[in-house]
Amino acid sequence: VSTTPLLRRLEAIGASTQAERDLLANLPGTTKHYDAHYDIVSDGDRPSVVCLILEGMACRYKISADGKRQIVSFHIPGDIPDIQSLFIDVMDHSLATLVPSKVLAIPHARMCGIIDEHPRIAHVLWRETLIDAAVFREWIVVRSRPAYVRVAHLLCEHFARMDAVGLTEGDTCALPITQAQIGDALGLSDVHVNRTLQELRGENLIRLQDGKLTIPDREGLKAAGEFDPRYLHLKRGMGDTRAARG
Amino acid sequence: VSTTPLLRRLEAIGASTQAERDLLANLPGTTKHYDAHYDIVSDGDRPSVVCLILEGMACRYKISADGKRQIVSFHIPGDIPDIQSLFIDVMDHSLATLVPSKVLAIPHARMCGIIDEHPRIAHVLWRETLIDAAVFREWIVVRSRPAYVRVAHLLCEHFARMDAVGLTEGDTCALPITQAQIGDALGLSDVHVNRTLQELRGENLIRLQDGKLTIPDREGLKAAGEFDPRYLHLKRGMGDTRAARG
DNA sequence: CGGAACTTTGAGTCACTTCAATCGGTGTGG
DNA sequence: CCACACCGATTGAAGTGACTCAAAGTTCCG
Repeated sequence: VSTTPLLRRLEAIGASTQAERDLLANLPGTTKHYDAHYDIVSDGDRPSVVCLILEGMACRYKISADGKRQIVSFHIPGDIPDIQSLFIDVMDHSLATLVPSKVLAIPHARMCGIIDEHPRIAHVLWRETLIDAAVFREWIVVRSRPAYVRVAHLLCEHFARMDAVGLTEGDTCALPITQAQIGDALGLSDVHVNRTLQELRGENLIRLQDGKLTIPDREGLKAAGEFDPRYLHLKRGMGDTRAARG
Repeated sequence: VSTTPLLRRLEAIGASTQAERDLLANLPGTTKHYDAHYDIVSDGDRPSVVCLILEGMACRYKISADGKRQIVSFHIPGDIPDIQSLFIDVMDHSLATLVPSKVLAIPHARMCGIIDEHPRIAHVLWRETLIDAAVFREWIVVRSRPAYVRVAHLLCEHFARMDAVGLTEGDTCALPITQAQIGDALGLSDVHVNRTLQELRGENLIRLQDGKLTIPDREGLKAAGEFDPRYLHLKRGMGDTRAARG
């Protein structure tokens, strides 16, 4: 695994030059390994680097007034979850690993230099932050739907994003999170997430075990989750290129 | 009213040059007047301009699978709600006026030219899109709290944003929306919004009539809404400069 | 083999919903 | 100048999706 996922995003806006590809393939910075459940950046911090996720999985979260942890996004390889720290000095949320993860810490100064000198790279990164916002909007909408839809939608979204960076194998991808974490992300109790997953499993729409998500019936799950991937602004919709298992 | 609110945002990141101020004060484009409840941009459109709101109020919304209109953000003068169309071709949501409004439609080409030639203006605009995302995150969190908190929070946020662009008078600002629209934004039924507003009114935390919001007890409302304005990344917190009425 | 973390099951409760009127203000046409 | 229509705010009552509490079953690990 390398910075390949970022390259795919560059190409999402059109042809890239060799210089641009070289740059993204050899980003300056320090590779770091974090344990699971480690706060890479915390609410209130003033980071001096941004983190490109190379391997593993992370989430952004806030603690609400009643003390509950509210997950606002999940992040997979190729994401730069804290790019906002380039332009906004104080963090208004935290970024934590979900599993042991490898990240590339890129100093702000280096990143700013790249942005200044390569307008098209800046364009790609800006676009990524806008898609980030589009995902938040979708979550706002989906979170007003019933639990069954929310859970199905989350699984569709995760698979689609993993697929977009080449991290799926057939109808399976990694999803190393607990039911309680799904609840934290969807505003549901762990008990209710459990019941909902059982329902989806009973309908043969998903399997979720050992940190692996399998979607035997992709169209069925999309219908269950009222999932329309347009908001992700990928080149192709989820699974459009591959047939689901019969 | 002019492009003044945008100028304030430029200054949020530091000293500005005369050229920058002149540019923002004389943005190229066409001034347009829209009726209330008019779709400026619709889901699926491919806009060729971006809209700077000069007067009035707008909202972004999506229609969820059950046919309900879900408002994902409100916009006030100084906002450019559809700046994402510069970098993402197809709209994944709609933008509509709430009241008769005046907007400046700036062609994409002109806007791109400005961004290319004025890195610091680009910086401000990028920063605004990141704050936009921060507001979405906050909504995700707040929408998992009880109705009472949600409503109070929304009112605090609106007042704080209006205050930041100089559109408040004492403890009052414009908020020309119906209770049903508040419900669409908060994921509550209009009936429940009504009861919640009565509760807040009964506690003398707010008054809301004739499209005007008055907050007699700002600290009380902030407490009720569990409102911490850090996520808005303004220069000053809501009402920090003015004492609440005793 | 004891313990920690996660999943699963059952039962009672509640915040918010839906349905159904009613009330008040405002604009319009006769 | 009034009757009607329309829209938004308000009130009442009944229903329910998801929560909390509580406990037991599983899996993994030292």
